[in-house]
Amino acid sequence: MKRRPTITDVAARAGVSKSTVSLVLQGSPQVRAETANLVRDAMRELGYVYNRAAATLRGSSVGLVGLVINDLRNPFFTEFAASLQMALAAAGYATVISNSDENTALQAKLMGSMIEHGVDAVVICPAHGEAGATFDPLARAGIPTLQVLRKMDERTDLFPFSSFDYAHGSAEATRHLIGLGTRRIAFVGGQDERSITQERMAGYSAALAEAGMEPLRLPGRTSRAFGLEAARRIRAEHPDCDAALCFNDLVALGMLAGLAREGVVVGSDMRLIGFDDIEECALSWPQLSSVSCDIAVFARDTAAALLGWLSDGQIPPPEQRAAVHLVPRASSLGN
Amino acid sequence: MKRRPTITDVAARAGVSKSTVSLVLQGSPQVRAETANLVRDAMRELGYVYNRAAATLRGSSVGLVGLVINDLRNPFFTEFAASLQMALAAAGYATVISNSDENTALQAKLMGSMIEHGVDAVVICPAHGEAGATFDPLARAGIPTLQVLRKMDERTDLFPFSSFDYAHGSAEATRHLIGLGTRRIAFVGGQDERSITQERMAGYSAALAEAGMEPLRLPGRTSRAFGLEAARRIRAEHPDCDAALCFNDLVALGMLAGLAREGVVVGSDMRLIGFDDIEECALSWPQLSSVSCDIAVFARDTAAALLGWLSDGQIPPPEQRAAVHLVPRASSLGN
DNA sequence: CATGAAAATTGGAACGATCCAAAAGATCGA
DNA sequence: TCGATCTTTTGGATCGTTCCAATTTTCATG
Repeated sequence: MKRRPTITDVAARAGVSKSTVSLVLQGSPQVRAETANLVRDAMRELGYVYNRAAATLRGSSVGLVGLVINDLRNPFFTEFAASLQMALAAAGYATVISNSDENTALQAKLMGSMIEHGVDAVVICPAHGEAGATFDPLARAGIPTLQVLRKMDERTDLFPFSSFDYAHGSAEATRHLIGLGTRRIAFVGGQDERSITQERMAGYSAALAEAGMEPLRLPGRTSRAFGLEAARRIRAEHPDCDAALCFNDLVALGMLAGLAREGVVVGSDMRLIGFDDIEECALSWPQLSSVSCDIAVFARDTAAALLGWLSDGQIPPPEQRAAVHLVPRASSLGN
Repeated sequence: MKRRPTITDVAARAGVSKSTVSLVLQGSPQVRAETANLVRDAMRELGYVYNRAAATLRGSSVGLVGLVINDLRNPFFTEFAASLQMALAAAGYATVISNSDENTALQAKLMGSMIEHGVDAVVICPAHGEAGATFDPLARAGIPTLQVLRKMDERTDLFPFSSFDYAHGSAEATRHLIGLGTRRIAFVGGQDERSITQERMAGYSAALAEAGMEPLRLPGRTSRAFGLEAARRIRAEHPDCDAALCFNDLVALGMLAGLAREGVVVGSDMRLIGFDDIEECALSWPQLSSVSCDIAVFARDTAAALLGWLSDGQIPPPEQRAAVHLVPRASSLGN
């Protein structure tokens, strides 16, 4: 196996200097088109592969963006990751996707590895818990970092935060349920100490208060399995409950399955609304009402903000909220 | 913002030479423990960050593994990606995850970017179609590459292939349905020209032939949406069909929802089996029978094979098959 | 044809680690 | 105390690019 060709080899072959080759590589307009073609031909003939490590060492960027997600198995995040990766790839950046699995120690380790690799920027939906070990090294290295969907570090001048306007969404959903004549609305799933839960609860509580209704809370994980379990518990412990707003679609879909097991007709006996509006909502039976957060658009906006930061030094505002809206379907409206 | 400290700075601070610092960095046993601690203290005090680009340039490995998946939105692949990433992270490798979205041109571009970044190895579940543009550069660069779950390049001496023993799994599932007294079993979803479909079809066809039964084929996409559609079509066009083996769980879950819409009782009127046994199978209503492919274990085995290749030059066998087994649940057994 | 300005090209010093060969120190038996 | 041997430490060349300053080429104009 022979050595990979370098720009020096290309230069020799094309009969120019390596500086010229470098210029061509960067698409500089100051090299004559004719010469540039000569160089490009030489590259093709030699099977030249650009060596980013060398370029990086000399001082240019790595072309790598780190993405750290707290739960990559959640389709909502998967969609975010996939869309973000596509948008960044279009701008020539590769994406290192990592799953912290809600483990702050692992998250800090992953972040260390990313910084070593010299990522140009980081997008992080942080694990819940101690965040210093993750964010301090980023601050020290001065790496542009965006917190998305969850805020764990308050230095939003360093780490701008962007998310959805969850409080409005949950208020809208709750009012929708109240308008349908429900009497007792539960909020199911999500841990109370987490910021997303708090935001979603806030809108729910506010809407209930407007109507003079009492909240009913079933905290828990944010998985399908918990939804299944919650369906059983809510029937056993709160027989008067006739509607549920779920932390997310996974919980709602779990409840949907659980309520079917219990013989409950979703849409009339019990009205159900999820959060996120993942693709499956329109495909379930009955179809699941959900507060739609257009994650693909959000991902593209995130990519745009990041690219603006990287290319023009345009620091995004400390906090941004994307609009959400309720998509009513059979699970709340009935058939 | 001041310059990041380098090993030279660390060396100065610790009062040793930069060679010694480098040795410490690599955990060499030939540096005295006392000296090593001195160096480590200096690193801590200066907030030293290892510069992989420089190391890579000089000739060592990048510590990066590329993962290219044809459909990252499929939970089966997500689980694979997440598990693989965890296993590789434990061995000190970062993972660049990319989604080719079943687009060979994009896939080739992503691969080019990965090679530029100097990935030490690649794991790829290739998009269907022209594969040369993806694999040739890998062969040229001599990068250890594993094809998983799908084979698009026949040079298995260069690109070993590992997957599940799908044919056995679908035969077992089909025999199970036959044993339950079904008369007409459809195979739903998957494109006939793809290798995975062919393998899964092979076991199904063989088992049907044993029983002297006729196949019934509904090819199509491998999504929940197609399953939903397929349920409608199968009822309308093949009223005698009383069982379906689906290409994967997503199709089966889509059918489950679609059949529920049609008022069909799954488990008695129609028996249903999926493929992959994703988590949701045990959480759906009715619970979905499925051919279990333990993807987390498969991911760990893949990581182990790759690490063996990277560290000991141990090239994996050209083709490997992991065992699968049917997990019968209510959707085929009834209640 | 000479001239100056603009355009295109080039040489060579960085960048920050690794790793070899060689130097310096430590340890030990005689 | 003196080599011999083994353990630690060290200079310095090297990897493949970028980028600055300097040089050469091109070209329009007087």
